[in-house]
Amino acid sequence: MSRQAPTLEDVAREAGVSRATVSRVVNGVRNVDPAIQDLVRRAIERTGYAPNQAARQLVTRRTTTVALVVSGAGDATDPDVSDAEQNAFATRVFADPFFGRVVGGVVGHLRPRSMHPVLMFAETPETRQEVVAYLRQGGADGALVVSTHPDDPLPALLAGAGLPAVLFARPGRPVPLSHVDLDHREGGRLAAGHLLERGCRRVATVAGPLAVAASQERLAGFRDTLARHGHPCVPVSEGGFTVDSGMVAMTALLAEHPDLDGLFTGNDLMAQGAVQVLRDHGRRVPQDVAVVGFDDSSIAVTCRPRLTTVRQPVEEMAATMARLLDEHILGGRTDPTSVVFAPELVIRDSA
Amino acid sequence: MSRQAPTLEDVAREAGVSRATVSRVVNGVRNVDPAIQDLVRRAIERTGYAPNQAARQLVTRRTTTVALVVSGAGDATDPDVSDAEQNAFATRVFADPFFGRVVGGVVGHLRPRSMHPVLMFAETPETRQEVVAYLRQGGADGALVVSTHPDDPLPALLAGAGLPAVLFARPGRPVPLSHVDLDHREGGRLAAGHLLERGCRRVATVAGPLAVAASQERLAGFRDTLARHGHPCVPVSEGGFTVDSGMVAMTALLAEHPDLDGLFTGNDLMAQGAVQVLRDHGRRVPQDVAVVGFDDSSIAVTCRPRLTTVRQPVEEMAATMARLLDEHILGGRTDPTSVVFAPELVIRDSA
DNA sequence: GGCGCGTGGTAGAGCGCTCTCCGTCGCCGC
DNA sequence: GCGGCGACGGAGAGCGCTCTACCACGCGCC
Repeated sequence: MSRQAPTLEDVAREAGVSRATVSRVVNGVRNVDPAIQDLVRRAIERTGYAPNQAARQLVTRRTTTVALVVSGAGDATDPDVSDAEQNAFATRVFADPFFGRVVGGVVGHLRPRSMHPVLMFAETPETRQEVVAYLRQGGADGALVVSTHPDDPLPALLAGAGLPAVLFARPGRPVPLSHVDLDHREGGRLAAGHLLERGCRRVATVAGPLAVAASQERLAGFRDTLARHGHPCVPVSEGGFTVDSGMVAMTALLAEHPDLDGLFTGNDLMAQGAVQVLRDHGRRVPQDVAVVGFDDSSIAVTCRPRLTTVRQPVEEMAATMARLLDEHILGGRTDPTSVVFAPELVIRDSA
Repeated sequence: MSRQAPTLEDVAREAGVSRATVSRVVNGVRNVDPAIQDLVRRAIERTGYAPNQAARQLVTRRTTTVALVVSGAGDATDPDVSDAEQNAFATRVFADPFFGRVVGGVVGHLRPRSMHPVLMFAETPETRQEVVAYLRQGGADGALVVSTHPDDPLPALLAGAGLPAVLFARPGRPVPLSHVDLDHREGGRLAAGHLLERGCRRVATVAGPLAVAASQERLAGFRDTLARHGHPCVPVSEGGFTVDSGMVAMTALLAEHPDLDGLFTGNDLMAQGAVQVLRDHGRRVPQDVAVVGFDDSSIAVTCRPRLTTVRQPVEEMAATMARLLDEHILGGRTDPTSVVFAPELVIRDSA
């Protein structure tokens, strides 16, 4: 910007009215004579005026942004690791298409309201403090938090500071914040039901990290239905939601139960890993082993065979999360709510 | 926030000094008596003071954010499509691990400077205007732009408005903005060299969208080296940087050249698709057909066989992009610069 | 014809911070 | 012992906006 940006004052002078009148026109409110209205509008056009956000924020005490924070539970204070680590954390997080969907859903809600997400990553005590500080300083009106770990201390920090925040998934320890979630247990049931219906009799599962509530729920639902149909014991191997971990877990599972004919995995990434291992061991999917994933992420349709999976409506959930935050910020809603979504079985080629 | 947030004034009163002194301490500058310094610091502690960003921005004319915008070239003004479309755009964009790496690199530079990226998507004229407006209003100090299309009009818009911006990749039409880029041609050469060295004699390529300069360069480099070694003609099939498009392109290629023994793809995603098609047609990789991808994205190591690929140091490039923007904002650098990175061949199992 | 009232506009007080002066004080040199 | 200088702290003027008064009309009414 070469010359000084035009201010409300300049426009007012140009239009021959007062600052307040211009402000009214800009904010599209109340009784302003139509003739004056477009007199002003023309002046705005001519001067190329753009309202200064900082000034507006200062008086309205509202920004046009919310923080979208992905947080882990790290407590390493090692300053050496931190930078490269943090950097890698962001990269790693977005390696799962899941987060892209969250962003998509959030933006879907925010954009029509002319709001924008500020991306933040918090996996060390310092970065967590940064998030809190940022909000307290009025950098954003509230936070949308996606935790990658059940022991994430951030939600409690936020709640303690009285900052508006909404979580994706129920927090590990109860915290007075709204959140959206999926009925994971039902998802597990759906997977089990489908495998059983297909005629699988020796099923196993590569579960997500069991410390994560969602993983446990999925597993519980899976076991639940299986038990109900005469399969009290289910081999379980724990993975870490990544392709690699899925491979490791599958390898272990296969070593102990070479005859399995049905598999449920905690997410699609691990399903992909499992399928690879299965193939490497000469098993055909779905003929020899049927595989059901979880999430219905983009890779479910791009990998081969295309994954039968339990769909999680992530975009919709994320949009709802943004909506809840909005309601909190606008003051309409004061006490924590939770919205739980229903999973859906998507049948493709792997089972 | 229940009660009114404490202001500089409150802290000053608490500490028994003037507002200015507190400000100095907060901003950690100049000659303030150490005794007074921690008198103030204690008062800050006691009151729980957090500086108001809006007020600070108003006077310094600097925010603590930059816009990170992913932009397409859409010109559809159809209001119906727009919302869901835009939403999907975001999701789609992040389905490629590439963008996650960009985010990681950007955050890596920004965070140590206590700055944050505001995520924006622009693929319609309106959303592009929103980006420009946002910056003109002082919502962010500058923009980091990643275009998905060579005809993206955003860079020109930004440059025209005199807004600080740095691009990832050279723009389709010349625009007076700094950018970072890769020596794509050299990347293509690297791939060709490796395939040749392996003994491949009938090589083909699944190129990225040829409208994209990077794709053309990669192809040119690839052809270049091949021609130099007695292979003047190379079968080319054009893809769209997605797994699916890679499959389609590979299928076409295979139909016309069933005897090919070497393949270079425009990115790793397409390589993955190609490998699947190759396998479906009974070709072993790398024994029957050697495949070289591009990017070295996270999927290169998670798929099977692990991909031999041309590495693009995306994180580093993104960090540099952020650094250049910083320099422009701070005023140190006024004329457009470009920083070009060198690709690197990463040999794994697919070739 | 004066009163009240609704309409459409202006004036001006901040919002919380930074930063440029400017005043004060202690200390050194001649 | 006095002038001057450096180190430090305070006063106060904005930054550009919103929003609450408040005022000037013209109208219908009794």
